[in-house]
Amino acid sequence: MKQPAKADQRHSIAAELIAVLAAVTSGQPRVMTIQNGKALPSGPFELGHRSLQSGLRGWVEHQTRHPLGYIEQLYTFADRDRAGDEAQRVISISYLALAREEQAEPADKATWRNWYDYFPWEDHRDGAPHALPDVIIPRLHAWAEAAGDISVRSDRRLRISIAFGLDDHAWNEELVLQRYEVLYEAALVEEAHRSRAEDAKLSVFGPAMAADHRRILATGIARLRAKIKYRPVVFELMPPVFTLLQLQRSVEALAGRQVHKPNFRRLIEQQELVEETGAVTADTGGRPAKLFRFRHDVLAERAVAGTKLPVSRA
Amino acid sequence: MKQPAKADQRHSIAAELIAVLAAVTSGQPRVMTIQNGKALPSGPFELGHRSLQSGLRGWVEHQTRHPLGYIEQLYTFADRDRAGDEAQRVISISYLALAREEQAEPADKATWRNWYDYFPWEDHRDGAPHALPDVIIPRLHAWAEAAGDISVRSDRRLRISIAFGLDDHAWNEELVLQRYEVLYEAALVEEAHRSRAEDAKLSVFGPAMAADHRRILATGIARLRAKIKYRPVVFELMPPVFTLLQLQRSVEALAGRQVHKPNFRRLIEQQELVEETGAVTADTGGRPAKLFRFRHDVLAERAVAGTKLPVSRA
DNA sequence: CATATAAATACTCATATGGAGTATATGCGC
DNA sequence: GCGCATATACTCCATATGAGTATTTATATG
Repeated sequence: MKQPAKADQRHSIAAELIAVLAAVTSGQPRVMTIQNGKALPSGPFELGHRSLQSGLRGWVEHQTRHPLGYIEQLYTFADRDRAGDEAQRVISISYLALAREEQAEPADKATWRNWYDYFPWEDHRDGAPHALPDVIIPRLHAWAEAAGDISVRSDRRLRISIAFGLDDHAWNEELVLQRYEVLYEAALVEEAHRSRAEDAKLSVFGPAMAADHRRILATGIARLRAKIKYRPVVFELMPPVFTLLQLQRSVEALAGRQVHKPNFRRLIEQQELVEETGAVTADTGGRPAKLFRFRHDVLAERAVAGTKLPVSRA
Repeated sequence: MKQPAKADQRHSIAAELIAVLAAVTSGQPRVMTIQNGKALPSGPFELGHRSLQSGLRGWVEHQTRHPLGYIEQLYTFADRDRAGDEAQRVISISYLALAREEQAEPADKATWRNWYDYFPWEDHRDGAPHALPDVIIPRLHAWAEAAGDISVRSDRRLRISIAFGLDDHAWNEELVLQRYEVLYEAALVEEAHRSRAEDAKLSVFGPAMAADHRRILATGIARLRAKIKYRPVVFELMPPVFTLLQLQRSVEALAGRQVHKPNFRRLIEQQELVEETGAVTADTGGRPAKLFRFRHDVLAERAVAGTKLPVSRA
């Protein structure tokens, strides 16, 4: 290993760090953006950085003035068509970061956005959006049937069925990336610049982002939706104390679907992840709710050994 | 994003591709190594490569003369202490690759190794190895108690308990990396060169590998052990036709623990992942077993929608 | 002050799932 | 013919999970 490569093979590779920084405020999932919502925070990895993570921290905190909490790696890629300059290869290393949204003024154009602005078809908390059966699915089917080859047609049909939960397939909230990719291939999102102007302008497909940032965001959402089910990561997004309903609303915001309240509480309590503070809050209207905090000692253990949050699959 | 960085900040970054190439033969899990078992196949990412994956394919197939099947990314890192040369930063991108072991002669020093050679404490197929209670755990506890600070001590004790399934914790075969990291911190593996010669020479801690290759191998094993439970990836390691017991033995080889035969068969069959070929084999001794093959049509679907293999957790 | 309302909290119930044990069938070698 | 090793089939039970319903406790409002 580590063949000593010639310097001229190596020296013009650059590395870029990109963050999907997520938070939840007042029951809505947010993502930190710059450039007026058109891009995710990012910056080059430089020689001065201690590690990839610290480099990411530096860039994001500089661009957004918002501290990062939990960080995990998403994916690294270096597809040739990403680089405008052919002599220069760019390796992009993307991360998922979680934070408690703060009131502090973000820097220049950095703003929190509801992530369903970019993926309107992903929010099923009040049932499937009408745009799915009315617009999205019909256009996808039109794309599938437009294929000349029969096997391509049936392949497209199957992918649509799985990704969007048609026929005998259930809606799977984790398939965020697969859905985006189908829409991209069908040239229904603006980033696929083969898309027809009429399609891409439709608000049901959401606004485009720079380069492949929306794809990276989809990857981050998918990862987070998968992870909340078996790792106690919601905690990173919650304030120090909270009610069980607030916790449930956060999970629902991330998962994009409702959960059964009694079952949710049962699971939370039997896992002993939280403890009562003794205080209650009346801010919610209705019967005042007990306030809870996370049991950080258990967190250390569950962070590695696993936990369960109910996001129903039927 | 994409701040135009000065060229002098970017140009001396190199990227290295590393593979954990796994296979299963005659009921044993293998990993492809080079340099006489001291290193994983790897090589620099170059301008000529179409993508990271194709660069990896090129290097590994050149070094080992073995084709790669399934590939997935593991992790990307760029810790400063990895680079010997301070002026040059190396980004390492590691992958997990799966293949059917072939009889073809591997190139020069490329050889398949049983991966439990490197992690003797990970093979629990015939119960926990004696070295665990006899040698490893006592030394870990000695390390824990050697800490001056009381909170460090209890922190170490807890980590040992979780990672190695002591006290009321169950053995969790997925914690391969956590176990290696504890052993590393306790300076019981040779890679932690603070280790005392007597410790590192003990065969119970396995042979060292170059740089952090053994850590990367641990990451790959952990990922594979986690993944076989919910994605149909064992298939990538099996020959075209096989008996259910052979399939079970493969899963057990990877997971490092035995599974309940009747339950295993029940799950395999009700998932409709395999179909009978009609043929039987008498090679196994005892009653001849039916031969099966995978249903590739279902694979496409389950690859994304999920599947279940029973690797007990108690 | 009664009443509607919103939320918290507490049960019940049917079914799915997963772990474990046991029994029977079939071919081979001696 | 008999033991042996494996394949194959079935039963049993504890727990997890999804879904439904009822009750309590506060605030807001007329």
